[in-house]
Amino acid sequence: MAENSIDHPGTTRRDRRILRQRQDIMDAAASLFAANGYAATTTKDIAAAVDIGESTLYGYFPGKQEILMAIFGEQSKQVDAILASISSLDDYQSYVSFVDLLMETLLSKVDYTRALIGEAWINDRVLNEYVMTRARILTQYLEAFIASRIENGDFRPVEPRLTARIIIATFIGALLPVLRGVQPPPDPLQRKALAEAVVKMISDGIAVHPGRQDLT
Amino acid sequence: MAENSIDHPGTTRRDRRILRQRQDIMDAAASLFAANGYAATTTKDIAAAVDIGESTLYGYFPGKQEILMAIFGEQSKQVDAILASISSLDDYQSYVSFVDLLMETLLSKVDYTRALIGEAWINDRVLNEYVMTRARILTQYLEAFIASRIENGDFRPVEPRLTARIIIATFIGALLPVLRGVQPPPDPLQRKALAEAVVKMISDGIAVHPGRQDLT
Amino acid sequence: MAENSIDHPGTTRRDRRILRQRQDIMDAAASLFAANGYAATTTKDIAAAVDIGESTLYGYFPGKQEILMAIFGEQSKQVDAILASISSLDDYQSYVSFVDLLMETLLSKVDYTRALIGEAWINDRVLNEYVMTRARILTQYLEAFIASRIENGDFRPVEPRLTARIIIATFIGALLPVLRGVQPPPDPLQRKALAEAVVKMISDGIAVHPGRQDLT
Amino acid sequence: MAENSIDHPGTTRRDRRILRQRQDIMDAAASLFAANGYAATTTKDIAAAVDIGESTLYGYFPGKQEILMAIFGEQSKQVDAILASISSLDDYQSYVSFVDLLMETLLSKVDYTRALIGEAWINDRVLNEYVMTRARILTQYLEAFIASRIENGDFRPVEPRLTARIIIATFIGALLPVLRGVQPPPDPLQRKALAEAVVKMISDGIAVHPGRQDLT
DNA sequence: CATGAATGAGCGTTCATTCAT
DNA sequence: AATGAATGAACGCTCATTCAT
Repeated sequence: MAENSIDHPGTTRRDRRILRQRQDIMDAAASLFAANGYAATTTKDIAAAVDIGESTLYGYFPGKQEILMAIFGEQSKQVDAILASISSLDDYQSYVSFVDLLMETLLSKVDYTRALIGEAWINDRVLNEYVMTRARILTQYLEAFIASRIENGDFRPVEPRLTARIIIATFIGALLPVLRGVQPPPDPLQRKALAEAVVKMISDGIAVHPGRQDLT
Repeated sequence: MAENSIDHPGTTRRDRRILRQRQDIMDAAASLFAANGYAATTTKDIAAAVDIGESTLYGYFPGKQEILMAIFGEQSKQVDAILASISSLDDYQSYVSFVDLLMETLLSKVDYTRALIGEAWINDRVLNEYVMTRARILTQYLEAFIASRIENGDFRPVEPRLTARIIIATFIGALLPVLRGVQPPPDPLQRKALAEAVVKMISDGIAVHPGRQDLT
Repeated sequence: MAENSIDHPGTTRRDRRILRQRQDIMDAAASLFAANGYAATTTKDIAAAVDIGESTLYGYFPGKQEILMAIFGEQSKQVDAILASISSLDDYQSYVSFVDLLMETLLSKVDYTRALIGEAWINDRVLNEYVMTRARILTQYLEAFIASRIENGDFRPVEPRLTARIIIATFIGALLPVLRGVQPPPDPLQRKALAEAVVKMISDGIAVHPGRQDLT
Repeated sequence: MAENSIDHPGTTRRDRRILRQRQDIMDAAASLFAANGYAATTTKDIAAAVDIGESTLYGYFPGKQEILMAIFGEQSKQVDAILASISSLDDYQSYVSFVDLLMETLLSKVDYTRALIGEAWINDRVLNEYVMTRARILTQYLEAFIASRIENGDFRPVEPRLTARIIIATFIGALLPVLRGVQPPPDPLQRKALAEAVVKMISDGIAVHPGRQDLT
């Protein structure tokens, strides 16, 4: 009898069951962390959500803290995979795809992302290790990109640093309502529309006659 | 002997002392809630920060929960005062001033705002009662404003709802790093520059030749 | 009204109540530690023995460990007071008194001593810090004493080091059954007899004709 | 194929393997009980020390408690074998040999003895069943012996009961530092010297002129 | 026979709140 | 009004033991 599955070669059925159980715990925990915050979530809550004994948790994770970190780690791994492709972007469509993919990833595990943001809001180590390091990659890429466009004459001579920040702010701010559950997660089409809107706003603005102070 | 002060007619010195103490407690609590989150802040921490006995807190607030709510209530009062002026905006400068003032208010009591956002992230009642009601006012005003500009032919025919959301997202996203302490609070000049940048980005975009797909 | 008692000048009634409560906790804990061992004694047991809530303990001690250490500290203080007088011993009676006093002290708080010995049996730090340091004082004094007596020609030329050890062993071994509760604590008269027996055995042996191998 | 060994006739190889495994478990457990105490030793610790699964322990012993008891039982069997020879002692050499042999036995399995003493210190059943029954044999023999020597005129008319106690106390007290690990286990020569010292001290005392109050 | 996984009971400790002073 | 003391409830976590494989 084959001990290894095709999907996970080199792993036994037992290994896979343990991994699945770990996933279940992480999913349940992420859901609770997202909804109530890490501090307000008890190990009892988590165990009940997975329908296992409270002490059974400790066979899969050394402690509550480590469940949180495992959640962050997994989510970061996925985000990093996307960020790795940032330097190969070149045309309008690739930018839209990039933003779209980033959104999809962050939203595919809403609970993971929401839990991470919630904890990063009050925990410096988490903020730096999991959020800022990734945000910096984006910021620095955007700054360089904007600067080169300005040099090319494609963009007006705006402050690259400030502008980059605002663009990321727009992106983050647009995701928050969905992560928070105020808005339903967009379906793929809506997501693409949102991604295009963000990219377009960066390149076009919304004014018909740019340069004119048309808010008068 | 004058029992009433000029500032707070109808209040005795005793009333004012109590109010001052309440303020001290709220300030200390807000600082701790902001830094560590509501759940992770203990009444002992708060009492120690105000340098009073732990049980003394209960002479000023019925419980820990109510301190939090008092903080949110006070902060909301100030925001509401600003939102009230929204319908009288008319020219570019007034928009910049409005955004600038809103920023100033939200940042003048960073701890209050940060505590509010942190709690709203996990508490539906707080989100709806203190955040969404105010956000809706802004959104609805913006939607109407954009729609009328489009009708006027000042703006390209964008989706007013989506665009309003993105604008607010930009505003919120720009504040977050400051509230979170990742960036230092801007001095008045920087703040005004930021307000202008936000307003400008909305009206202008950053592309020199809008309509051209200049990210190629 | 006098705030200070005559017994404890400089302490208020409140201070004294706290100290008394601490004593009660230590006494109850020592009794349980002595009877069941430190590890097998629960904070719940201790609280029940003092008839207070389990969490109340933590108003008097930072933790279970610290109760144990307070017990050891107090007992050591008393023993040290006696050991301080060791260098002023000179005649037979003073030796008997010394041994008698040491016994009295170790037995006056049987539980403290029994708890200490029980813990020292498995905890190196406790053994060294609370037992060995004091045992060494006795050993070294005895060694010097025996050596000088040998030089004087009062004692046969025995090994001072080995002999000192055996004497202390005798003393400790004689106390153990009482500490363990196998024998009832001696009344003062019995205690003095025991003290004399120990001292006598050291100086006389029990054989009528020393030097003769009379166990044949 | 021979199913039975010469050493253990009537036992199969399987039986012997089981017995060997039981021994391994007892040895490892005794070592941990001795070092940390019974209560502070976990079944996990024991299993790890024998390098078997935690639940495998339960194939050899019904529970943690029973491992302890098996340890005590085995050690007692060996001590009993020695005590059986007590009535045949007659001359000085035989006494020294007896004390020497008893020491050797108690020290050959230091962990067993240390674990037993540690548990007897807090457990009445263990104290009575495993320690007192054996101590009583020694005490009673000694009492009778001393009484007869006094009658013979070989010993001064001391209290036989008290004297017997002190002698045993000396013996126990001398072993404790070794069992506790404060002193290294003596090699055979040292052990014999110690045995002689104990026997000599009993018969001789250390004073040159017994009867004289030579501590003045 | 050996074991990984599971768990109820219970551990030491914390905390928001109450209460007597 | 202010507070130290007290506490029930709950927390994160450990452990001896059971059980399916």
